[in-house]
Amino acid sequence: MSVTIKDIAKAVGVSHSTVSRALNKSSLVNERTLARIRQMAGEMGYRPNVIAQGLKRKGTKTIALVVPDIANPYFITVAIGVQEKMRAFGYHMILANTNRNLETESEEIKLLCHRMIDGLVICPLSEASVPCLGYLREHEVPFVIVSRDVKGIATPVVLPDDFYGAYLATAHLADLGHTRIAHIAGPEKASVTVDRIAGYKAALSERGLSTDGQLVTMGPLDMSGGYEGARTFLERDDPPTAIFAANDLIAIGVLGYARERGIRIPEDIALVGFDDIDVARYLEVPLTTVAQPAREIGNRAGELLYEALHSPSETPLHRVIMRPTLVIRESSGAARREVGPRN
Amino acid sequence: MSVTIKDIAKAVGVSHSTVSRALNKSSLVNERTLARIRQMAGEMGYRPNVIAQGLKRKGTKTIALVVPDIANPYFITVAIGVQEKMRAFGYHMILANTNRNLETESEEIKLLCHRMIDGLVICPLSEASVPCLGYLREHEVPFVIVSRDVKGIATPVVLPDDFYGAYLATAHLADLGHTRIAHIAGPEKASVTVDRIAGYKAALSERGLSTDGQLVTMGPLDMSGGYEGARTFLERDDPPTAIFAANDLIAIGVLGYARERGIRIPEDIALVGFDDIDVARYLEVPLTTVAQPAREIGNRAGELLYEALHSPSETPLHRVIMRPTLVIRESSGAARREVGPRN
DNA sequence: AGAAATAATACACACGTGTGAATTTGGGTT
DNA sequence: AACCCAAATTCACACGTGTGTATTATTTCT
Repeated sequence: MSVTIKDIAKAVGVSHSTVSRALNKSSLVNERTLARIRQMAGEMGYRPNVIAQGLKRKGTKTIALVVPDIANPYFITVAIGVQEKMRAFGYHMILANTNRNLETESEEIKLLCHRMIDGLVICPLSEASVPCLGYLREHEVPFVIVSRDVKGIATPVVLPDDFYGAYLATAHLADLGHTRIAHIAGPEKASVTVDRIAGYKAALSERGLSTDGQLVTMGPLDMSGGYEGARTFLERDDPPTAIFAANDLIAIGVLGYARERGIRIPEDIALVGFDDIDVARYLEVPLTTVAQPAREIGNRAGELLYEALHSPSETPLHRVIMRPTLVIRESSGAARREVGPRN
Repeated sequence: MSVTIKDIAKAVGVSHSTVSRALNKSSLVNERTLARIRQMAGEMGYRPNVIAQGLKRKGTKTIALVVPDIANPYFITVAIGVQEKMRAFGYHMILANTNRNLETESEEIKLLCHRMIDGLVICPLSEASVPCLGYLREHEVPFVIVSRDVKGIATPVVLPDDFYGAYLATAHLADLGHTRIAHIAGPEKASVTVDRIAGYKAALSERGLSTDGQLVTMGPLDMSGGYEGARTFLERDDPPTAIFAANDLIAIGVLGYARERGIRIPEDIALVGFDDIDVARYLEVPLTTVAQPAREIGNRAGELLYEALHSPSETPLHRVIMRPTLVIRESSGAARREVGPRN
């Protein structure tokens, strides 16, 4: 087993409380014994048991990141952002997956609550997650919300401007001359879905284009969602000429469907994604996409959580909105405006 | 705060030890009070504090996964595999990143040791990680090694047959008529590098091809490694006609370099990767690659760790070798032998 | 030098839970 | 009714650490 302060106490010949003090607020302990204790601690390779400390200090230097789908590169990038920040602060990060399932989300949050995590960063599934978040509140676990907007919960939030991003993507397609622009959206009720649909429709109506509900489908934010969405649209008699996918995985699903059916992109169908995941530029057809700074979102979320963990009670309710940018590659059929391997 | 057994004890009017027993081995407590306690616990929404339990029980229902690079989709897939298994067993998973840095790895392991994790799954950097693993041993933290082979450490291991996989890849290229086949390998001294180079050379010499050291470079297992490796080879006067990349990220880096320089794949250079990450089939040039069952590797590692956590002392030293398969797509210039969106 | 002030250390309890041993309660037997 | 045994419950301590308070050792002042 590990050496404890008791072991050190025995070795030096003092009580464990003196050792404890020597290793923390040194003020109350004699210069000489302090030195002896510190040295002995070093020699014996003592490291405090963070968990035991946690019992007293009410904090285990552990936070959790709860996301709907860890297989999604976007969330992985956010995770990297959170992780690198929290690591710098001396925290460890538990990675939890809700699998896009409300029950799993609820259960996971409860489990996490009772393992004395100090706080968490969460991407909630939808408004329906509010009770879970309330549970966190009751148990006084600080949390920061990322990438989703949830009404009625007063807590820091870091998210992209989904409306604006969707507007950019749709406007880009419209400006290329497309008039029948479809949108493969995410799961119903999630803010990411609502806001991106709103941005999409705003761009359309601004240009006098129909915002026909027929041109929007909803489904999971993964490849299967894109594959199914593409089938829905492209099997119709009057298929759209352009698709705005709610994220890059959906766009990849569209690519897969298109390849199967011999549909060319961008010649037959123009395609725009969202997120700009790492591989977007290396795809079969380099993907025009709305880039959101996932890593920075993670960073900021980490910082805000750290603040919340260290402010006694009332911390300003930050609401960080990150502005996305449009990265034009080939899938939209426009002239390439970005080249190079990385950056 | 959360309700504790003391709260329940007060509410029911018994001592906290009775409550504790009622919620665990019910045998010693009266039928009626047991029922009352259980009900009250339910009403009050009691959940045991896993951390406090950990102090006594020596176990926090937490494990860690330590990998060199969380940005690598391969490790993410392994992580998903470990996570889904451990979650089923009621464990949480801390995700730690060593950033391919020996010091970070060492520091991280020490930190983790002292937060009472029950065990860990680790992909060590190289033989140089042995001291760290010894540290785990001393502190009696069970661990399972994945995706790397380390000599002199008696612990369960789950890894792909790197030799065989590399052999498959190289043989495939050779059988397509290539005689100058280069290999962009991983970091020096890692088993993954050594074994794949060995498999590569075995395939070459079996066919009477030169195993000229000039055709092997080593570097990081990421896109930058591929980009640099490609430059090294393709700037030469006598460039190879085929490249076997030690993983898919490297292959993507090669794709990036090739695109920049107008080099066509597979016409000018045939390319084979390793791992078969999710996006490999959707790349600019669908990637011929050696598929390893990353998720299953994670699953098996999780199972072995669970065994190790629950066997008093001597558990058989499993050594699970997963056999990889070659997935032929377009980047190697061979006839396509696999199609479809997923599976 | 003796009392008072101060410095240094030990004691005891706490955090939330688990558990062996002691104690109380209840039921049955004589 | 006295007794015994078993069942049920409480006591007391443990895990590793932190901290208020009591205690002891040392210095300072008169």
